[in-house]
This record gives sequence, C-alpha cells and structure tokens, in this order.
Amino acid sequence: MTNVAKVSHEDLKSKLIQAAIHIVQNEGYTGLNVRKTASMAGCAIGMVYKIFDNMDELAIHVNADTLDKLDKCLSHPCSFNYPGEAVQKLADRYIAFSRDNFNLWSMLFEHRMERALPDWFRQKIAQCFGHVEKAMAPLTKAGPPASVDHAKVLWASLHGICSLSITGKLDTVGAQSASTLAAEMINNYIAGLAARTKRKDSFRE
Amino acid sequence: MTNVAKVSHEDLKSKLIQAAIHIVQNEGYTGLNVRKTASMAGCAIGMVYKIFDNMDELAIHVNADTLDKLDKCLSHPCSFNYPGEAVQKLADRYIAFSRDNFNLWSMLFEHRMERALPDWFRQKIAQCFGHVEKAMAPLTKAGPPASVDHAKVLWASLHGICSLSITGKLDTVGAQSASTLAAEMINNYIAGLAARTKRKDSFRE
DNA sequence: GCACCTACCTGAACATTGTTCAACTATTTT
DNA sequence: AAAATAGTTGAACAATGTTCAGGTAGGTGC
Repeated sequence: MTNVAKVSHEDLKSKLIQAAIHIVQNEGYTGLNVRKTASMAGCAIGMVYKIFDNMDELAIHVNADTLDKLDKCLSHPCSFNYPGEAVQKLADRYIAFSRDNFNLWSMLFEHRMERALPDWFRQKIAQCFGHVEKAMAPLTKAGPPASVDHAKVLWASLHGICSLSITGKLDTVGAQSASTLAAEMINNYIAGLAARTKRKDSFRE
Repeated sequence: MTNVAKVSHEDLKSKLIQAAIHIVQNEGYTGLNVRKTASMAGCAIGMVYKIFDNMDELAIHVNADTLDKLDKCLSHPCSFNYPGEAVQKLADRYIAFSRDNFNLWSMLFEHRMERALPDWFRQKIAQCFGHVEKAMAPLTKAGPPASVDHAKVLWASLHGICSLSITGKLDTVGAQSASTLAAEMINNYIAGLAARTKRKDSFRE
C-alpha cells in the first residue's frame, strides 16, 4: 500500500539522515558521499535519489538537525543578574556548541548551497536567532526605535569571532579565546549602546 | 638550460594563476578546475602538477592575489577627523571590496584547505590585518595593557557581518546594509571601550 | 652529422565523486 | 495465475583531481 511505502520511506529517510550525520560528525563534511551514506543506511545508491533530489538536499537535512540541536542548546533556561549577562551566557553557549559539534557546525557555514534555502530551513535559523533577539530586547527597548537591528549585529559579529577563531584564522587557539574575544565584543557593544543612547537623551547631539 | 626553463616556468605559473583568477571571478570557485585552467593558460594538464603540488596550491595562489588586492585597497591614505572615523572608513573599504570582488573574496573563506596554510600566506593575512591594528592603536593606547586584542575582535566581527550579510544569511540585502550594521558595531564597540576604560580609571571597579 | 642522452612535456588512463535509468523484484489487482 | 503497477537495484555515465608511461626537443660527445 501507499501508506506502508510511505512509512518505510520515512524510516529510510531518517536512517539516511542519521547515517549522514554520523559521517559528518566523524569525518567532516568532505567525508560525506552517496555511496557511504547508502551503504551505512543499508540501501542502494538509487534510493537516496528517490528520497532526496540530490546530495545537497540531504546536506540541508543534516544542517537542519544541527540547527535543532543548537536551538535546544540555546533554549535552556538561564539565570542572570543583569540583561547583559544573559547575552553573554548565550554567546558562551553558542561558542561551546561550535566547539563540541565542530564538524556539524562547520558544515552549516562551509557547505554552500546552489539553490536558495527552503523556507522551513530559514525558519529554523530564525528560531535560533530569536534567542539572541529575546536576550537583547531589554537592552534596546529603552532607546529610540532602532534604525539597525542590534541582535543581527551581535549575532553576525559573534559568528565571525567564532568562525575565524575556531578555524585558527585568528592565531588564537581553542574555544577559550573565542569566548574571551566574544565577551569583549559583547560587553563593549552593550556599554557603547548604553553610553550613546544616554548621550543622545541628554545632549540631543 | 635550467635558467631558461625556470623563467618559462615562472611565466607559466603566473599564466596559470591569472587564468584561475579569471575563472573564479567569472564563475565562482566551483567553476575552477584543472582542465579549464590548463587550456586557458595554453598548457597540458600535467604541467599544472609540475608547477603546483595540487589544485589546492593553485587556489592558495589565487587567494594570495586577492589578499594583495585587498591590502592595496586598504592601504590608500585616508583622512579622518577622529580616530574612530579611521576604523569606520577601513571597514567601509573592506565591505566595498567584498562586494566588488565577491567571487574572489568568497573563495578566501569558502575554500577550506586540507593542510595548514603556508607561512608566506599567513603573512599576507597579517599584512591586511595590520591596517586594522594601526587604525585601532590610538583608541586602545590610553587604557591599560589590553588583555584582549581589540583589533582582532573588530576584524572578526566585521568579517562575520560582511560574511553573513553578503551571502544573504541575515535577511538583509546588498552592501549598504552590511555597511550600516558594521558602522553600528564599530561605533558601539569604540564607545563602549571608551566608557569602560573611563569608568575603570575613575572608580577602579 | 649522427647517435645518444637528459630534461621536459603530453594527454590517455585511473580513482573518486554525483547522478541517471534500464532492468529486475515485489506487490497489488483483475 | 496472469498482468499491471510500484518499488528497488546497481551498472553506467559524466565530471572531477591526479598520475605516469611514453613522446619530444634541445644538449653533448665523438
């Protein structure tokens, strides 16, 4: 029946994704290929193309799972004494995640897709991004309607620090450094935001 | 003679690099391959491997040329009214460069090398990075010996903003947005740096 | 001038990839 | 049971990086 087939298809789909995740985790995304994935999932090469349009689509599903993991990681409740601390802790989690899931995390940014990313995937990105927005909200509410999205600036900057740092392109080593650099970026950004807002209020410069 | 051969080797080497640059500029780095490069340079496939160990090494030379271009772009003298403006203008140039040389610039970060980068290449990175350090110097000299390298933080953050913005991963479009986000990051960072240094001076918190 | 030799150069051939599709097998329908 | 349909397979193709047996050209010794 169609139903039976669909169920087993879903079954194989998740087997393939799990196999792909396993490969990427252990060998990096350059180690990922159809033959290895198919054999690990116990199916023929052709089946992969019955379930996914191409390898890119399989890769997107691996990345989607990584985003789910990241979201889960950023979702844990977090205690803080002042709003800035919340942002700080979020950044630390992000950095820890990128360290602990280096191969999966790398693939998120290294694997360039040909086509535009599907909407359901972009939503997962937005979901993760939402955590930053939420943590930033108390810090930006006071000021005027922001002309720029501070959460975006912070998110992108954090990514840049994490990316260059963890791939060794900053002559720093390990995640400790990334964490220190990120902390400096965040603290200065927040302090600057506060200082500039205040100045604008009092002097209308 | 050995000399004649070496000269023509150097000649072919630069022909190959120029061909590779041309390909990357027009088709992105996924369009780069041995056969196309060799035919464009007017030599056999095997010659490419006489001159470079592998395609990665050719790619490094393309990237090296891009870094030279970037260095030249960042080297132009620049007038400014206050130190922060110098940093700001530098960032704008970097962003303009990444827009105007998108394919070449992308390759700098997308093309993951297997082996460690050679020293002469790392030096070129350092050379570009030096411009940021120089511009940042007046802003950090006043404070205590920095525990973190502010230029690195700024450079990495700028890269993150530029990278995510220009590849459309921030739901912003074009270089104008990147420029605005970068300006916000830099201004807040600098203002925060000043505010925190001042506080430390007066209250020794 | 001729034979030899060395160094250089060539592109056919190989390995490894993603992708397709004719053939095969299993299942459902009549 | 036969036929039709659906599901599965892996050989075969194209495009890649890489190698290397063979060919070529310029040198050298007689």
